[in-house]
Amino acid sequence: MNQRNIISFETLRVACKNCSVGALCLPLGLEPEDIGRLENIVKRTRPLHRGDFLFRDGDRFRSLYVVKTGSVKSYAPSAEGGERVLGFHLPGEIIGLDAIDKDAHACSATALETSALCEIPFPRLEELSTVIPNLQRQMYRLLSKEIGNETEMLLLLGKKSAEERLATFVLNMSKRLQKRGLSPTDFHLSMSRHEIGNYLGLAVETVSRLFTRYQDDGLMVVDRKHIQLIDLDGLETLSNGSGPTRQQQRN
Amino acid sequence: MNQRNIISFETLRVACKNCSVGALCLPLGLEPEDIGRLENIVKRTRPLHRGDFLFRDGDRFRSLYVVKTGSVKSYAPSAEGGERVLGFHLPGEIIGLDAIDKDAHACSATALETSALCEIPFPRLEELSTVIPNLQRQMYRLLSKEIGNETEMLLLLGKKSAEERLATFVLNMSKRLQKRGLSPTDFHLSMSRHEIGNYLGLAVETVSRLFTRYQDDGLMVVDRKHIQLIDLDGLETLSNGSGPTRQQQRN
DNA sequence: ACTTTGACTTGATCCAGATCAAAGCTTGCC
DNA sequence: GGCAAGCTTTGATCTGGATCAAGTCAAAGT
Repeated sequence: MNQRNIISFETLRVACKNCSVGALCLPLGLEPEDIGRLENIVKRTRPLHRGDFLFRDGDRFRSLYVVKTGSVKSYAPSAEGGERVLGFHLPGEIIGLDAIDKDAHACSATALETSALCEIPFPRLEELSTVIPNLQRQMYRLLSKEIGNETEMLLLLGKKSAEERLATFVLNMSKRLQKRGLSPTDFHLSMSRHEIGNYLGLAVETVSRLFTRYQDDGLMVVDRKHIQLIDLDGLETLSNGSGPTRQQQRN
Repeated sequence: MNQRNIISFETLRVACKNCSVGALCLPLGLEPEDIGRLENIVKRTRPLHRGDFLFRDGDRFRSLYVVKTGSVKSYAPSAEGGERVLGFHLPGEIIGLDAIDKDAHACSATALETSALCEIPFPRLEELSTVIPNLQRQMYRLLSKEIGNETEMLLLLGKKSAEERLATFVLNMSKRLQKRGLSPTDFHLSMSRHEIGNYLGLAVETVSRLFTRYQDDGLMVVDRKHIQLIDLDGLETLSNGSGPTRQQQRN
């Protein structure tokens, strides 16, 4: 009885510790005691539904957000109503790091499907990280990793062909899902072809044609948003531009 | 006499405080006393000459570097000997932030001209930033700003035309030089056309043709690596893609 | 069952910018 | 000075992927 009370108390209070994505998130590398301190400043947001905004371009920066379940897309609205997709965020990934410097969001973020998120008020996180060195270290790592990810994207947009881009994208999804304990070869894409194309700097039609081609070549089976990867090695080869079609850009 | 001694002592010990780029660099927002503590861990490297390496792809990550004078290019060497230019670094800019996460450099950095740099051993900086909250804050800002810069580049590579890219690049240089107290309209590019093209995802020939066109259109005067901007507004318009030639990408 | 709506696919055509080719310029070195 | 090696420019051609233009298909309402 006493035992049960303790358990239910723990279940209520301890969230990060039991969170399925904790190992990918902020708590990584923290002592249990420090995770407790972190939990005290983390808030749960009410679930977002498809299309709901997490924040908008120009909003004052207050908090970082972590996807708990579902997925989020961030994008820069352009003057003429167009948009430019900057990223897709899966469970465990942190959103808003780019806003720290300017104290305002430079992009918008909306849910791609029903999603749950954690909100971490940044001033409190900053404070906490001055007294928990491991948290500071983790923050540096996360910020640095984000830079690394963007550098990867620069590589992709700067010199990869359409074929390489989409293969890279699909593999990247596969790897990120795997880290979250999901199947790396059988998954659902929560974003539209249009959004994928926009993200990769390609036209929708090109994305569509490539999915068809990959399927014809036996690399994957595509059924609308459901993807089954058949030949991971083949995709890897494609994504590195060593395919037979590949011609080296002189640059 | 006593006075002179103090002065020369100060001159030796105090470096950041008198540094011409201090206001753009790590000391920004620190108390004089804390700047002193920062100076204690900063080392000066021997000057690098054109082509010298600051670090190479794969090197263990030990330090961040700040350009003091000159300029540095960072790039990702690709398997087949090609390279992909990731950035050009001017005085006051910090190099190596992307390596914190993996504890290894994922790109190489070489001097574009004779350059002086400051080396900041990261473990010591990390330590120091746990006891100087303002330093921690400045680190978060710098990392975040770097993310913002890369996002800008994603925008550029993902949806801008060649014309817009080069105009954006030239204006970006202009603004960065201005922040350093140099002329925003009359400057020297330390990198080759090839490197500019590679950085912007364009062929050398395209870069060359565009410079010629800009000059013909009276936007700037180009003499080899020496650039004089004539019509900043015109360039700004071009860089935003509102030019008459511009057609909206549907994405 | 029938329309509407929006996302996706497929085919035909077009074009910005890459690639190929060939000079001009600079710079450095013997 | 003169020659070689790189840069840079300029012209001609080619092509990957964008655009334009019809469909096709699935889910949701009527």
